[in-house]
Amino acid sequence: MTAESRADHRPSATPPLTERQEARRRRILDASAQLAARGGFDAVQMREVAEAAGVALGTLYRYFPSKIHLLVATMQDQLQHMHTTLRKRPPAGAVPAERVAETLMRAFRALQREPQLADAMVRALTFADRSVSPEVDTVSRLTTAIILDAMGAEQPTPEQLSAVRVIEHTWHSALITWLSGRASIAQVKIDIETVCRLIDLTAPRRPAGR
Amino acid sequence: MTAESRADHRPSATPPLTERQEARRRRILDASAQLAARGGFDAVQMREVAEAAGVALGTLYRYFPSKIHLLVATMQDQLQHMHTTLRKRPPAGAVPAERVAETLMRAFRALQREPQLADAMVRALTFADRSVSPEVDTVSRLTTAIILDAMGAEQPTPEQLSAVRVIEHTWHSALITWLSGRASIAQVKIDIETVCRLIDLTAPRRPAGR
DNA sequence: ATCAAGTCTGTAACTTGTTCTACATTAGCG
DNA sequence: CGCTAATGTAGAACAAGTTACAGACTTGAT
Repeated sequence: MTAESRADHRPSATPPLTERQEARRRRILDASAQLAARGGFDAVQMREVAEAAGVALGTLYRYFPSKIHLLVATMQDQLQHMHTTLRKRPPAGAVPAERVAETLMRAFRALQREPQLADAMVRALTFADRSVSPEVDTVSRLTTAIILDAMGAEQPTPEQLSAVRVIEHTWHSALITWLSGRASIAQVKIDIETVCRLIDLTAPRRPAGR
Repeated sequence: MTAESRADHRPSATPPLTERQEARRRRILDASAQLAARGGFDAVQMREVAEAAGVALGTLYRYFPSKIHLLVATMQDQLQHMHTTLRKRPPAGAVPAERVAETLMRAFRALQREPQLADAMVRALTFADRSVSPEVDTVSRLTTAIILDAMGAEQPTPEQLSAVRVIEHTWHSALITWLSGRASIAQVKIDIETVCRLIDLTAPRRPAGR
């Protein structure tokens, strides 16, 4: 299988870390996720993360130059998980639009299990300013890869890529409205299904319903 | 009928303000917009807003219980402007989808003139947590009203309302990617046009088929 | 094994959002 | 008019993100 064509997600120009450094990084990310899962964005306090990870505050800041960087990296980490999980059990729908909607709903259910963690990650993602662009972009590319996987589009047209971008927009924004209690789970579902109709609209050839 | 009528954008249970209070509120909102226009989200510092508005810090917090509340209120204010401006020169497109896209692009161009102000308002909007839900909801209703106006849909179907919600999602999220420098103006335009195609899909009378 | 350069640690300081307190002013009402 | 509660003012105090720094520890090359 060509299962690793788009699978290289790590930032490219990172000098290799020693084993202990890799371990520190992991402890930090785990501590971050754990604190986030408990109390959301506000509960991820840099001093607490440092202490929980057994690392000095200055070190934490050397690894992640801001709280936002840390949480975006945490999201990267979680997305990685999700992506491999999804690859193991691909969506079953007959039509691309269905498969994408199913995939996103599966991801959504995963987030519902840890709503506080979702809160921390999504808020960080949308609050990120230019200094975090590369990292946010990595998250975005991961999300795109997941959606394209679900579509089964090897060679997406520019039109399809636009549709995917719009789907991502909707996905993020719908999550936010859900997290802030302004939309129900049912409404998020409807929004996702609605936007996925765009995929039919942009299929390379005629939609050819079956 | 209660004070909560469809076009009433002000929070309902607000005791009437005296003239001096109305003036203070206005000075605060103006100061906020001015500081935001200069340096974006970070430049809106509560002490500075208070000083610029000629008001004590405690008073500022009595009027707006947090920086996020303040910036969301600022957005409400600006949207109000935009709405009345748009009503004066309605979009000219022949088809609802075109008119909505035109309207959003007009709003987008307005934001481009004050990108820093846009940054402050949009970041506040998406960062807002549950405590700001009512205010964010007001902004959302205003946006919905603007889009429905452009569609010319007096009696929108539930399907159309879903489409409008998805358009709003795309609008907010596309703005964020633009503000953080991850998408070009051209790309935002494409995304808006792409999502507006959903309106055709959900028009009450459909084209042939299915 | 040794040395230089780079990393970590612990801790204090600084910034800005937010809260608190003590006092002054204002608004509404008898 | 004169009182009382609400509102406003000035400024200190507190919280959490971020930065700074001196000293200890790895690490990698010689």
